Amino acid sequence: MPPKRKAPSSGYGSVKASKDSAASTPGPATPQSIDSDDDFSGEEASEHEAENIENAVNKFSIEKYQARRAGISGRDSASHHFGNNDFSYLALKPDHDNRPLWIDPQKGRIILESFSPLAGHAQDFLTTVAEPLSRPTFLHEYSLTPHSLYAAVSVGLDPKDIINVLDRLSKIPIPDNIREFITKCTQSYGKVKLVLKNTKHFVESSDPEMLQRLLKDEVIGPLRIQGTEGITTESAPKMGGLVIPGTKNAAGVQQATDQRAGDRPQDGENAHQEDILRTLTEEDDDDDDADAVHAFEIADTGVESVQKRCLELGLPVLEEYDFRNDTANANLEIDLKPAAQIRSYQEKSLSKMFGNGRAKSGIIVLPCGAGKTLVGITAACTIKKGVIVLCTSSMSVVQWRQEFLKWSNIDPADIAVFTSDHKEKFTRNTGIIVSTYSMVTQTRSRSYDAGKMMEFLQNREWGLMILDEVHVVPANIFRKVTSSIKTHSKLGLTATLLREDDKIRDLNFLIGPKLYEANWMELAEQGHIAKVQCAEVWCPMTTEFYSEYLRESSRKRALLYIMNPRKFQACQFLIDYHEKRGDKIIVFSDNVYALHAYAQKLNKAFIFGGTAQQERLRILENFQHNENINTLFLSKIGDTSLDLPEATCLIQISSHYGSRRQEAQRLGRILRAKRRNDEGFNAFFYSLVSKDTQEMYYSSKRQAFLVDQGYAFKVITHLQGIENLPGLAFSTPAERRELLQNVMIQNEDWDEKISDDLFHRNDKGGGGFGPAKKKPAARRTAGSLSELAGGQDMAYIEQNKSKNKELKKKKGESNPFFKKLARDQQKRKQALE
DNA sequence: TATTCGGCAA
DNA sequence: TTGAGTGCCGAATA
Repeated sequence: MPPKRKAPSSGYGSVKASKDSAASTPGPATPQSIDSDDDFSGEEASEHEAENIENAVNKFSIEKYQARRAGISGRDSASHHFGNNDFSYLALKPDHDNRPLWIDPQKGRIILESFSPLAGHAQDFLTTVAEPLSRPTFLHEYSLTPHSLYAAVSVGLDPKDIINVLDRLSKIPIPDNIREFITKCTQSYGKVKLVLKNTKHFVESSDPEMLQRLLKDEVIGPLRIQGTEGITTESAPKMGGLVIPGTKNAAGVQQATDQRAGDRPQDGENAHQEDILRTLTEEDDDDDDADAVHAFEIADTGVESVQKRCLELGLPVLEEYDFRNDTANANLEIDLKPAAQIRSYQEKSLSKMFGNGRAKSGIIVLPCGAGKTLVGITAACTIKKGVIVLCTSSMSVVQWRQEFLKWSNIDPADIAVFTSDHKEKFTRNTGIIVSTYSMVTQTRSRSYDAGKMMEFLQNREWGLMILDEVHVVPANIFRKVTSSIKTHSKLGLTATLLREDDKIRDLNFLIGPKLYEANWMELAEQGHIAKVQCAEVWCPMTTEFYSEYLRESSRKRALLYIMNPRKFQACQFLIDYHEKRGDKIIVFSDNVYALHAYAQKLNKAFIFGGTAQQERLRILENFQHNENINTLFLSKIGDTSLDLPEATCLIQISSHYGSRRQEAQRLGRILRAKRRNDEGFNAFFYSLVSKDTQEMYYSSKRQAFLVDQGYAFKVITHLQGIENLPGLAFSTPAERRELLQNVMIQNEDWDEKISDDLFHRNDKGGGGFGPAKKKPAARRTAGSLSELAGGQDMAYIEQNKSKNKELKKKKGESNPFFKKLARDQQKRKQALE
């Protein structure tokens, strides 16, 4: 029996820490308080004044929803739809067959029958007002949360619209408590907006009383600019005329909604469906109803305080940028190239951002390979003001610049790069800067140029800030970024709005609400991303390995299940199989030792952290173009910003515990693949798991996200024909024993305290560290590590002789890997003293 | 002058 | 919970 497949509901405890939430939350499986006493409405807001910000934030916690999700994935994929969710007691509307939704009154969950003719439209609607929990093939599950409703309001929906549409789509009458929940949650959201006009910050609302109340507030009141007594009033902006470039007829939102109407099912419509559709397509029309908006000005320095305070008051502010009326900032000459046609889902996400003719700050979630960059670029082309792009690595900085040049007609002189080795500015009065998070948040000493550059960045005003890979950056970094650089709007981009810790919820108020999240399966169906066959391969442990496994402590256990000979064989077999089919294969291993051992034994190229920059490029290029190099082994380095060539098969031999994000990110590496095969799949994703070990548990956890996205994991317990593979490694007991021995030695040595003389030897640089110290170590280093330096070039001897010579020359000298090892060991040694 | 290395921080 | 990997700075190298 594998370990029980149940994910822990971690992270829930911290929510409980908020007394408010704890009081109103009956149990861990309950979503954010349908029956809660929390009240965000204006009248009661003052009672919340005593709460600190943490408490306020907790109210909008996404955590509980995650805990709940974890609970769901603990069971098999179907039973929960029926077990606790048996709705047969609910009164059905007479025409329920035509309606695609179920509503669970207890939990605020919505279940969508994805086979209904109205499913497409219902899905559009649900992704706007609710959080998708899981979207397997037939039944999609969504959850109404304060956050999702907040996001819905921010794209211009009105509570009564939400209830109306929901009612029309639902098989059962909307339960009263749900109705109430929606009303309560939406009442106060979106009432207050933070708007920049001509470089001045305004707190804006269509409700003058609301503003009066804020002005009386002890924190916000004093932040108002002196001499601007009173509230200014003007007519609300009209949507008309805004054009998002790149859309089919350069259509704006108005037309986007028209198009949606055009999407109607061609046949099988009845009057009833027509009715529902009308409501759906009209939903956006109401948002600019208000004739007038009122505003008062606040100091630039007060922005963050106001945001914080409003959040405490239960009135999260929406940030909007009225860029069309911004005359203070120079216009940037940028347009999409005529060839750049954006796809429907990209257009959809952008229409959420520019829904009311202004630029709303928020996050757009698209899988890798679905064109996140183009969304960012199109947003920049719409706003046409100064843009600052922040990425996680200097590699992607370069890529962003290239993409800008590829898709838009921007003058290369107007787009500059700011990294440690490149500090340019644009020469004209506005432009685009691409940089890294670490570059702009650096607190330690700066180089002179970098300091100058930062001054430049901080002393001007930006129209748009694009935050790439928003999920990997900790909240405090964002805080630094947003407080030091003035920008009118922020667009966060990510593939997976998901972390194992609780940091993700911070993004919702530091950047903005989630504006759009794509459905992976849908994109795959439409051919925008690859269709992937996912499989989990169960490899039994050999008896020798398993008995060691049972004896060892956790760290050594990991190495044992990774180095399991049966797993190795499975890996070998799969590589062989897919190479014969003409696939390009990437093998991921988090463990560097295993990475090296596998690659070495199979004689394949590999890249890890210690691989020199040039070496990496050379290997990648060979992998891409050399048809003799079809398999590449990668360490964790491949997860982030290594610009990987297209691959069609991915094998995972070891991974970082239960990280769902890593799993999703790795899958994303093959989503670009377009080649089709007979079975209808473009790509393959294998996870190799040693049976009856911890790995089983982690693996199921890791898959949770992908399963929710609708991926089906096939379990393979036996690979057909593996016994007959010529040259199968570790097929004799003797070989396996030797492997086990090596692993055990390896393990001991890794943990061992290092004697001083190691470093003296190492300093001489004679072929890596300590070739001749303790006996077990000597055996290991002589056998494997010395070959490590040479292992990389083996594959390329034919390919490029001069390069190879270069390598050979280096071989005897210090290798980054050894240096790193020595450094680490020295650290450990010092720690012990 | 441009590139590479070591150290550091998160 | 640890580790592998990151980017930046300043100094050294050729």
